[in-house]
Amino acid sequence: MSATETKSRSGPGRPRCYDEAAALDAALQVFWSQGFEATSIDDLTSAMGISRSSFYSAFGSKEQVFLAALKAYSARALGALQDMSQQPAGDPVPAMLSALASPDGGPRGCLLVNCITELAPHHPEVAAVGRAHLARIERLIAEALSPADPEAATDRARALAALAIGTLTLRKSGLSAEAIDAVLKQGHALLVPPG
Amino acid sequence: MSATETKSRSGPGRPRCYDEAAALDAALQVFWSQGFEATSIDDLTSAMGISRSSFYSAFGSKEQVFLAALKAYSARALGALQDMSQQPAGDPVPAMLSALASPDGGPRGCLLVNCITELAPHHPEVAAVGRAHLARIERLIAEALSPADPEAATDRARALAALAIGTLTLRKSGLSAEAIDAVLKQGHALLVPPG
DNA sequence: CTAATTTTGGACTGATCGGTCCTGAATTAT
DNA sequence: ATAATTCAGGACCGATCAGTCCAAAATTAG
Repeated sequence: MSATETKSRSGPGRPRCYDEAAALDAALQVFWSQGFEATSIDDLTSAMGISRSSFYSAFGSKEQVFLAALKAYSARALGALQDMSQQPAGDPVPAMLSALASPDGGPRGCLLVNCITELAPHHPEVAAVGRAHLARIERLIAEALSPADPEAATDRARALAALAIGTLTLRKSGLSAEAIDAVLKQGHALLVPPG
Repeated sequence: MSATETKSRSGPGRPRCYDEAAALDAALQVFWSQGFEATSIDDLTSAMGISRSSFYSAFGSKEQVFLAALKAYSARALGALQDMSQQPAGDPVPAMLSALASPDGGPRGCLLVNCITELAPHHPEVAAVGRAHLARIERLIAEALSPADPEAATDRARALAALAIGTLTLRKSGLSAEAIDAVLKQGHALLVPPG
C-alpha cells in the first residue's frame, strides 16, 4: 500500500478530517523551500495542518512522505512537459526548456534537481527517482527534436536538458530572469543536427 | 581577522598541535560529501582531528568554518581554471568545461554548486560567494572564447557554463562519465559565434 | 442506546544538535 | 624553578530532533 492511497474504509470509526492529497502537496512545498535535511516534522505537520500522530499514521515517516512528495512532483512535472511536447503549435522545445529552467518554483528551482543534488549520492531511491525523471525528460526532448528517430537526438536532447538544468544554479545565485532567457536562447544552436 | 589566519603569536603559550589549513581542508571534504545541514560538529571535529574546543577557538562556528571552506574551495577552483585558460596549447575551453563537469569530486559534484542549490535562497553570503564564483567562471570562459572582446561572448560563455553545471546533476543521477563527455561535446556548437 | 473502531492532540522518549565552560596539560618568558 | 599564557579533552547546557504512545473525542454499526 503506497502512502498516497488511503486504506479502504468500510467499518465504523472516525473519518479523516483532512485531505490527504492536499496535505501531501503542503509537505511538498515545504521540502521544496527548505530541502530534506533542513525540514523538521514540526515544519511539516504545521504546514500540512495535521497533528503528529495523524502524520505518522498516514505517511509513515519523514522519509516516506518525502519520497511520496517527490514522486508526485515528478509525475506532475513530467505530465506538464508531455502536454507541451504535444502542442501542435510551433516548436515545443523552447517552451519545454523554459519550463525546465523556471518550474514555477521561482528561486526554489526544481524540487527534483534540488533533491538529486542534496541526496542522490547517499540515497539510492532518490537517485532512482531522479534518474527516471531525467531520462523521461531527455526522451521527451529527443522526440520533439526528431520525431522520426528520437534515438539519434539523444545527445543533443541531453545537452539541452543539461543547459536548462544548469540555468537553475545561475538563477539561484542571483542571475536575472532575462539573463536566463538569453542563455536558453543560446541553446538554439543545438536545436538542429550539426552540419 | 579571518578564520584562515592565525592570530599573531609572540608571548608564551602552548603552540597549536595541528595544521589549520589541513584542518580546514578536512572540513571542506566533509561538507563536500554531506552538505551543510547533514554535517554535525562531531563529523567535522573527528575528520579534522581536533577537539571541540579547538574547533570553536580556531574557527568560531559551524557556519564560519563552512564559509571559510567554501571560499578556499572557490579560490582553488578558480585558480585551476585560470591556469587552464592560459595554457598556450590548443583550445582551453573544452578542458575548462571538462574540469567544471567533473571537479575531481566524483559523484560529489562541485561543492559550490551543491551549496548554492542547498543554501543560496536562504543564505545571502553563500549566494554572494556563489555569484562571484560563477561570474568569474563566465568571465574566464568568455575571455577564452573571444580574447579581443570578451563582453561579446558573455551569453555564449554563460550557456557553456550552464551546460557544464547541468551535467553535474546528470552525473549525480547516475549518468556515466562517457555520456557526460558526449554531452559536453555538444557544446562545441556554442564555441563559435552564430552565423 | 451501546459497542466497536478510528482519528485526534499532545505528552513523552532517548538521541543528537550547536555551542559553552572548566580543568589540566603543554609550552614559553623570565 | 616559577609565572604567565595558550591549548586540548570532554563534561555539560538548553534546544531540537525523529518517532512513540495513550487517553479522549468522533463517528458508525447494530
